[in-house]
Amino acid sequence: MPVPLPARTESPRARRRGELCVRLMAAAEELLDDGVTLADLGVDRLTQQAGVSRSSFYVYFEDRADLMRLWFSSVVDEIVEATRGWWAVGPAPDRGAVRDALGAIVTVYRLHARLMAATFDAATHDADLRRLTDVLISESVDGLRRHIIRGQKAGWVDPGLHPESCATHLTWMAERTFNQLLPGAPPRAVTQLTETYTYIVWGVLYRRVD
Amino acid sequence: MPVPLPARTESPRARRRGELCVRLMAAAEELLDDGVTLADLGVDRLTQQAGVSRSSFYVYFEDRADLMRLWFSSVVDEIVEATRGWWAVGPAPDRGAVRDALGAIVTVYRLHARLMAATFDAATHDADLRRLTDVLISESVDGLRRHIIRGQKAGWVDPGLHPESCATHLTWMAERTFNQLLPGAPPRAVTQLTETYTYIVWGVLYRRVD
DNA sequence: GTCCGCTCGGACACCTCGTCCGGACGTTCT
DNA sequence: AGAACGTCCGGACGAGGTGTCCGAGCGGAC
Repeated sequence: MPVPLPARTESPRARRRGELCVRLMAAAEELLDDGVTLADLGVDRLTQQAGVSRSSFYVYFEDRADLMRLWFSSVVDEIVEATRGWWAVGPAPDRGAVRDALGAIVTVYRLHARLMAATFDAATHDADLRRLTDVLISESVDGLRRHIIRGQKAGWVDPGLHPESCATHLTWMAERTFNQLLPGAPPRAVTQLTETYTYIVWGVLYRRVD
Repeated sequence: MPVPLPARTESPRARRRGELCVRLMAAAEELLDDGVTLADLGVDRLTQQAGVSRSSFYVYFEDRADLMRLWFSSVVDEIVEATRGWWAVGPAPDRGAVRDALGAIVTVYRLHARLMAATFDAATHDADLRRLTDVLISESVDGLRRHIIRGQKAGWVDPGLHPESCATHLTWMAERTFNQLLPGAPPRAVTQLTETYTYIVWGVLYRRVD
């Protein structure tokens, strides 16, 4: 008697979809590194680069945006997880701790910088993809907002700043600078970005007024 | 004997091109206000909204990006001009003066918010348009960078911050928050944006360390 | 050996883009 | 008045990419 629910860990269909997602996005990254524009990155060229037929692509994905949605979903948790270190910056915030926390976010983001930038670009034209990027942004804003409010109640963040608005500004700044500056950036530039990011966040949120 | 250079103020051809640009971009703004996506804003629908035939469109413009380039070029000077007030914030910077200067930038930007956001989106796919947006960004970064250096030499800006990197971060923050938050924002939200923008810039650049 | 699932290439209709052309209209010059 | 000119329009066209569909081939499982 065979297993009633044969290997319910994952549908072979879904597994194959996942495998192809990895392969195709890796191919996309190669092409983007070679200077191919996202607009010129059609399904044809993409599948060709990955060594998969175009018809097979449409077996597993609705369209190019569907592929990017799947990839993005798997990465967004990674990013969100990396931001948790920031919220842990507790009472009596230390500048070194803040830099380490922000540096960890930058490091994680950098791993996917080129594809993240491409995803945010593609989100302009695909409503579903746009919803996913919005989730990442709003979760970041929300986490930072609560962090700010906690700090204000505890007295180590200026009570005069507007938590929601300030969190929004800092989040958009991070998103934009990451996507604009990180793809293909040399280590030196990454360090500089982290430093300035820290400088601004520190100056806006934690610096003692005295 | 007729005029050798008949009314050399402006070619009638170029004038007509300018008129159509205004009409078409106004039509584009209407459609975007009605919730039409930039991706769905084809030449067909655009010209139909403006009451111009599609064939006439191609007489005066290479493609949709060409239209947007012409419009953007005419508006970028306006924006750059508005930022000059910021650089004028002189020795012994006053918080009220900073808010007024940044508020002026927000006010000007707001006039074109929806179309500016659309232009930055379209710049993703059109290299020439991208170059134009990059000019706006890099001019802003450059102006701010020089402003920072001037302040550092005069002693009213922290010499410890990196002028280029910091200017880049603040500029991208402004671009992103403007394009994301200003389109269709009620006056209350605009005020809040200006306040937070001022709060951050003040805290990062001018606040006395004491 | 036969069935089943997967992959592939190719063909197809569809859409948008950018080009091109002939006809219609109004103005200007003779 | 009539001719010449510029402008606009609708329509037709090919090119290129998208998403769908089908039949052929191939390997593993029964």
